[in-house]
Amino acid sequence: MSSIDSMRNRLCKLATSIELRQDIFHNTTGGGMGTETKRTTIYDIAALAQASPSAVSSVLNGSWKKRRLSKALADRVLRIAEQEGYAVNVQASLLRRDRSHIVGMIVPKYDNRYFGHIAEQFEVMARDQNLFPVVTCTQRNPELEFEAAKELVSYQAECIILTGATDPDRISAFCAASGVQTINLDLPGKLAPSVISDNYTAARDLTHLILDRCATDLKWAGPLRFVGGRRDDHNTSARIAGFEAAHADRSITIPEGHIMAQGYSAQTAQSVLDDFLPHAPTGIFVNSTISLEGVVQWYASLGEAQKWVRYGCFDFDPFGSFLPGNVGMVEQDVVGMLRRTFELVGKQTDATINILVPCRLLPF
Amino acid sequence: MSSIDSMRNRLCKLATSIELRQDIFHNTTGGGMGTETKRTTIYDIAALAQASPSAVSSVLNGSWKKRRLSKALADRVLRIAEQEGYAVNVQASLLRRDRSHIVGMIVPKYDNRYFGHIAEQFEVMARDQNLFPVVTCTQRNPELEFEAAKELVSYQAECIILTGATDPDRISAFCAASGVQTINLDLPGKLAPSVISDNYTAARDLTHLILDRCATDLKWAGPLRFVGGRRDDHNTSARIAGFEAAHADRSITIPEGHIMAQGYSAQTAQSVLDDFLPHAPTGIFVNSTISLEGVVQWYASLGEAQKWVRYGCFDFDPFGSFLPGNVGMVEQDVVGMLRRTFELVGKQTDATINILVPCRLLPF
DNA sequence: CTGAAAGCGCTTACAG
DNA sequence: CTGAAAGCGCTTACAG
Repeated sequence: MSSIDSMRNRLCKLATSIELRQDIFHNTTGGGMGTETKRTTIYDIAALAQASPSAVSSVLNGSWKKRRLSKALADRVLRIAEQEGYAVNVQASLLRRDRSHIVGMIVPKYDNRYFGHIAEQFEVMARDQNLFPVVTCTQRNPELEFEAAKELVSYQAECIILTGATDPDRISAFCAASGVQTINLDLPGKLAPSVISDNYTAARDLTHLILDRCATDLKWAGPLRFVGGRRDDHNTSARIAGFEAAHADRSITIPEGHIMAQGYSAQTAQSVLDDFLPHAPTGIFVNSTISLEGVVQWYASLGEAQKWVRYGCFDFDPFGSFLPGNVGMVEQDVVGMLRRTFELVGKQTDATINILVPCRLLPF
Repeated sequence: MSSIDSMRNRLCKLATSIELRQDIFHNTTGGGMGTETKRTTIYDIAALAQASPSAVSSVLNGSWKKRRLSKALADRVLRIAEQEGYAVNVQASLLRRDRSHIVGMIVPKYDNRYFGHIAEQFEVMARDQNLFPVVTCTQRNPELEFEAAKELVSYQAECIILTGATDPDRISAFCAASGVQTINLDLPGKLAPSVISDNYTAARDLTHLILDRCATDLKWAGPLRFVGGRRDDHNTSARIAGFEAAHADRSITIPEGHIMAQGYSAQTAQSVLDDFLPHAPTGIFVNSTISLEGVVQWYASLGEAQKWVRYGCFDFDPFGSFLPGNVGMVEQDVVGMLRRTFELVGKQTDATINILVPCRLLPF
């Protein structure tokens, strides 16, 4: 202990009343936000409990039994800590400990059923394993993603889950250099293991479902149109492959212009369809709920022609089953994906690991 | 600098090649997750750049101009830091600095349009102000809320936004003792300023909208039913007051059983209506999108009787306008609420401050 | 203008 | 069984 620390202790011992002690140490400081009271430290509690800072630290971090401190001491310290509203200083504690137990996650959006669910379940499951989750939302912005990952490394995160990251490999490379594990979720990467939905199979199943409904309801055999997403996006291209495979299963040829993967916004989906007023049966594979908003907007504008249209959507929304014309949706298995992800956390992993998690097809 | 530190420095100076230096300091340690490389520190960079740790620190934290270090030195240090993949140790840095710039938020859910949007905008707006946002999702669980707030205090958060907290006052009291500011968002509290939606006015407006539509579409003048939420919940009770006021505006008496605020789940909303098959005009004020799911489920089961029903919902969902029978929704002004909230962050605030933010009524 | 030194609040190996 | 002491990786007042 430094000489100032011991002086502090001696002063505390002299200060018999809490009031006096507060006069000495709880002086308000000017910096920071508002009027800031100096936070209670283990030294304050040690003085109050007539114990050493070491003993207080042991009691507060739970190692007191191992160190065979007396129950009486422990109770006393705990009571005083409670009274004083003590909260450990994580910065000081982690600086000294060898593990942070922090698991980070970057996620593109919260304001989205799928990613919102992922972030929420991630926190629940991390806490269940005594890990401390820190999630941050990076708006699909590659620079922000990288900065956020760097910040998580700075916070001594032990593992970072990269959810739907636009440039996961750059982040994985940086993290690896600091000995921080990364795992790709939802979109794969080359430098870390990946856990993703089985987009191909689910898209193939959904395509068959829409084709079946078109056959039943409209007495029509396809081919369907594909709306939403981007061809160069991994998930969209896997879904297009499934879409094509289902057509191939039925020996249906897909004409050139039927794959309309021109972007993710509702606006784009709607404008792609804008001039299209069907006079004959039409089936649409809608890629993502955000594109669905555009398709439904368009559908609502059709009036009588609605009878010619059936569609299904890859991704789930609880109101989906109430949308007229919607024959089914694909729900991704968020909990399943996270379970597989957590199996990898803290393990020696291989960048070639690529786990495909099946989705659920929900016919309406 | 300690004697070991200076020995380190001397060793570094002897270690002319990067490889040799790595042999000395980049030894893999067993602890933590996977194979962990010792992270690069300012001492490593100092040795590599032939500079003092103080100088490296200044360069890395941007204070080098103020300290008038040479541009050449700064460039050299920055280049080496980049090469080595240096990331500052926040724990060490914050332990020494007087401000953390951390702003925390607890939020009940991410998996919800409203709260998801709040969390997302909070992060964006915090970063815009050079604050570091840390959001955590507490599942409407009072114990978890308190633990999460305590953790944020431990992380030296300067301010914590309590969003929809079930027991905000307990948290505010604890935080105040540590000099940490709290602000209530969405639900008010007694011990900290509150920023909440003007539930009363918006509910009154929505009630008038539904009554108007019932008059036009069904030639019927009310009274409406109120479904969802809990009477003892602040927001629900304000909405019920608005609901009642609108009826009073039109001199309509609301019968006893018409206010069915028996809980938030979709299940509850549906079961409350389950045995009700309308044979005459009916209008429903739906409290929250989660209750809306139940109401729409019920509505879908009505068949022919759908023609007797109109409803509107407090809260917004992008698919809401496509739901048959739905005449309009209330959208809460998330950005407006957060803007008012951030105006309070870091300011000396008064617990009696109670800011009401108007909502937008969206008629369909 | 620049670097050595002190110290932030903890934790734990170590000595007694 | 228990406490003094060292040290985690930074930052900055201070001395030169």
